[in-house]
Amino acid sequence: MRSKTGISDKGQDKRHGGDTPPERISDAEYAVMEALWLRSPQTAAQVCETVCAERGWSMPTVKTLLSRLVAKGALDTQPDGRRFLYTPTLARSAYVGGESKRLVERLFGGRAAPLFAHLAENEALTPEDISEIERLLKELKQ
Amino acid sequence: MRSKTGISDKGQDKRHGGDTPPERISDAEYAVMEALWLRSPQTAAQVCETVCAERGWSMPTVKTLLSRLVAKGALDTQPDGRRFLYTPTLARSAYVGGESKRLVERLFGGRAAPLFAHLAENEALTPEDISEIERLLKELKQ
DNA sequence: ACCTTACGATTACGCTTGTAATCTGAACAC
DNA sequence: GTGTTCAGATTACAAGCGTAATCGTAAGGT
Repeated sequence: MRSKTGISDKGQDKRHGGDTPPERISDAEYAVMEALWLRSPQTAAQVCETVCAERGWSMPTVKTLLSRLVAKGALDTQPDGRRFLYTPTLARSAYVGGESKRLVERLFGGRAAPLFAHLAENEALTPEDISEIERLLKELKQ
Repeated sequence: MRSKTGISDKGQDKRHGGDTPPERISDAEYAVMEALWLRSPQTAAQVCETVCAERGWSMPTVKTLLSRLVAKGALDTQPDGRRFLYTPTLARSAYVGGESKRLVERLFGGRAAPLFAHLAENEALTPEDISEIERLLKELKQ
């Protein structure tokens, strides 16, 4: 019947138009997104080439994840012959931004400074990080 | 029989002695930890006073979460009459550090600078954050 | 016209999470 | 002593996740 994921199925759009909580993306799903953020569109097989090796997954697993991501509205599909090409709908920067914000809010009361302090205390900052951040700060200030 | 959580039960210790992945703490569980990080030890009822209101939970829910946290080794109990006093085993800073590191690794290739850049781009930095971070940087450099 | 193959769809299944109701046994009030 | 009460323990159950096998079917080969 080939629907649900690809063509047709223009039923209730499940668009998360702003208030619906943006449908969290799980760890496994994130791996798939990464592959597609690096290059897109890709077929399921291509995605598998990238992730199956590094995570020890099999094709069906990738397929499932792709479907779930489509269902969540994080991926879009376009038919290409008899298969699908998958493209991210959710931009990497949006995702990353959301996750960062979540963390900062949950753990640091929404303030970035304590996060920074924490990273500093834990030697999690390389000298490059430090000078890079300095540079950014300078940029911000003028 | 009163075990599993409290006294006795010195069976296979389930200590995550370094290699076992530190047993993630879920969102709901985190709320309970927060209450105990603010003040400890506390009884289940006391914890509920704090969290039941703000999350709309009932006592049984809190009990479950407490048990799970004990099972995960994030909380410790000491008997007090016929009830238990709960105390965090996992320090807040350790948890926060772990989570921050996880995020930075997953999303920013382990480098803190891109995270910072991201926060900057998204106006997620208040002026106070900025000057605070400047101060910290100065401290780090000398 | 068939047969194989390579897709996506459907179904599966055990584990964790969120949320809670029920059970059991000890403590305290008489 | 006996009944009520209030702990923690046990059980429940639906949703989400990780991981996958299987099904139905359209494309392509021959």
